[in-house]
Amino acid sequence: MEYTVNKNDIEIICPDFNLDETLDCGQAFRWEKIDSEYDITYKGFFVDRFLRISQNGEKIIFHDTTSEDFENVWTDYFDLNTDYSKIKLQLSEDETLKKACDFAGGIRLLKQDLWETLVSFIISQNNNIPRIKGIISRLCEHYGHFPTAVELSAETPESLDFLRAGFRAKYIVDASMKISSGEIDADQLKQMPIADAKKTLMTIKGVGNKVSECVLLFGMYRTEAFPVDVWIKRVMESYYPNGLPDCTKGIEGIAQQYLFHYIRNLEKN
DNA sequence: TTCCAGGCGTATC
DNA sequence: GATACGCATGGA
Repeated sequence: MEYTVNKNDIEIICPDFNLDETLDCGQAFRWEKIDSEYDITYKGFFVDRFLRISQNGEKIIFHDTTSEDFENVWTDYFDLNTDYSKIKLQLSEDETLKKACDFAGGIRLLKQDLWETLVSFIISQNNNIPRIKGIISRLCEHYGHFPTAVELSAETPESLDFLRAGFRAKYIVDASMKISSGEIDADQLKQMPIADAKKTLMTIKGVGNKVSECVLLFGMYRTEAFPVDVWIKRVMESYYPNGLPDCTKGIEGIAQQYLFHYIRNLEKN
């Protein structure tokens, strides 16, 4: 990805990137929209690395960032070396997916941290997005950063009462125990065939079919993973009773992102 | 007040 | 293996 340095900022031109659609579409829960002189600005983190990022039209501005951080961290996190025009062209062979891509063509799949994704999507179950954000916000505020598995393994469901996460607190504790003890190794997980990785993830209490697919997709960049939540279930029943079209092969998860955003807005209006 | 939210564990058949 | 139900919390 070509970029230009402008004082302390890094700038790119990227037509397939919209900050609202990417950072506020329910794949990540720790980005916050803030006021600015730009069209759109967010602040947030990848692990413990802070970023303020803005958009003016097709220009994306990474504030107070070095070339080194841009190349080593943010290029990967925002998946900037993947051609989303090409992906959308492929998906647009299907009529419904074409509508979804046209509706929100600025969605990108974020390459997020595995541990944070695991905890975030455990919290997401039977929950709504504003409340998920609230719980994760309280979690990070309490520790001053997103807590590690070791830090959380010292907690109990009761000591996590301040989160108001309800029945999910015991699941968070179980996940932190299994990861911090090494019973489940994040690096090994990434090397496994997808079915084995999924099976391993599902040994964690509170991690079932849907949450494990989310961890595979958002935390391990397994683009063939296909999380089915209540919204995607409606999509499948309405548009794909016989299964996904062939054009989604290998990138089912990216198709899922466009469809998720599309159906939610369709039913809102 | 009742229903629902990026589901899962458990009981029961 | 499939189906039914409870679960914490808070916004609509």
